[in-house]
Amino acid sequence: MEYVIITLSALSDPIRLRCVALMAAEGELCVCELTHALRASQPTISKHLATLREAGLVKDRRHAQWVLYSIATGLPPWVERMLVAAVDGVSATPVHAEDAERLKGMTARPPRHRVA
Amino acid sequence: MEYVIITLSALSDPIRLRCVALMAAEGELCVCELTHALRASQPTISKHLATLREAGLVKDRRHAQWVLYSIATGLPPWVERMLVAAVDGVSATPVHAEDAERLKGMTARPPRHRVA
DNA sequence: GTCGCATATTCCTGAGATGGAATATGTAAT
DNA sequence: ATTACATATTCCATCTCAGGAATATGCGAC
Repeated sequence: MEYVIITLSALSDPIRLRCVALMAAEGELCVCELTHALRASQPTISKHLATLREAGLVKDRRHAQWVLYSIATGLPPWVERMLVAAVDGVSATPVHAEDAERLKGMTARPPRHRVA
Repeated sequence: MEYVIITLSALSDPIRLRCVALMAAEGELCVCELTHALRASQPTISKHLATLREAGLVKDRRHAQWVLYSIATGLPPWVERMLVAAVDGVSATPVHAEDAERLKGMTARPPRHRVA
């Protein structure tokens, strides 16, 4: 039961949900990209990503000075379905479109090795 | 966006989620049944049901002195999928089994007209 | 080593949510 | 009208969570 609540709570925040939606759309993203796309402060993004990581919804890997976050794999089926449903809900909103737009327009995005 | 957060937040509480899971399993339930099944106070259940109603996740109808709550119909597809996924997550937990057990063992459950 | 950039963490404060107790409202029966 | 039961609401104390500022840590370039 607690695990279900933790999962739901992790998704019940605008910043976290917008991050998840962007990752679902774009794959791996680093903190500075999310900071830029959402127009939020770096500590705010970092803390919210930590919450998502502790909930098991995202994973991270270091690449040079960056930390790339992406949606976790191997989630329980019901978590997977819940996450996709939430992303579907967000993807239709103007806020998400603006986030994606700002991300696209971002210069100096970190290099990426397509490792996995 | 706000609507998505409201939906998620409404489901991110143990009491509310347990109520939703019971309704999903049993259909219409009145406040006193939920109070009994969850072993929570009447005002607590009532307030949480109000939250679910305001989020549009449940509907209510009066029947004599009781108010019967059930899961709303005609929800947006992604809300429907999210709700089902959350219920799936909860249904597997011991807490839900105990709630259902207490509900089954409850005497003097209100009469029900199968109206809709 | 030092500098610069990216990220994480701590501390603090303020806003919002939750539960309990008491109270109000609504319905049915007599 | 009064009683009894079911439900809703208000008030209040508590507690958690989110953001800002400052600081710490990690990594690469030099």
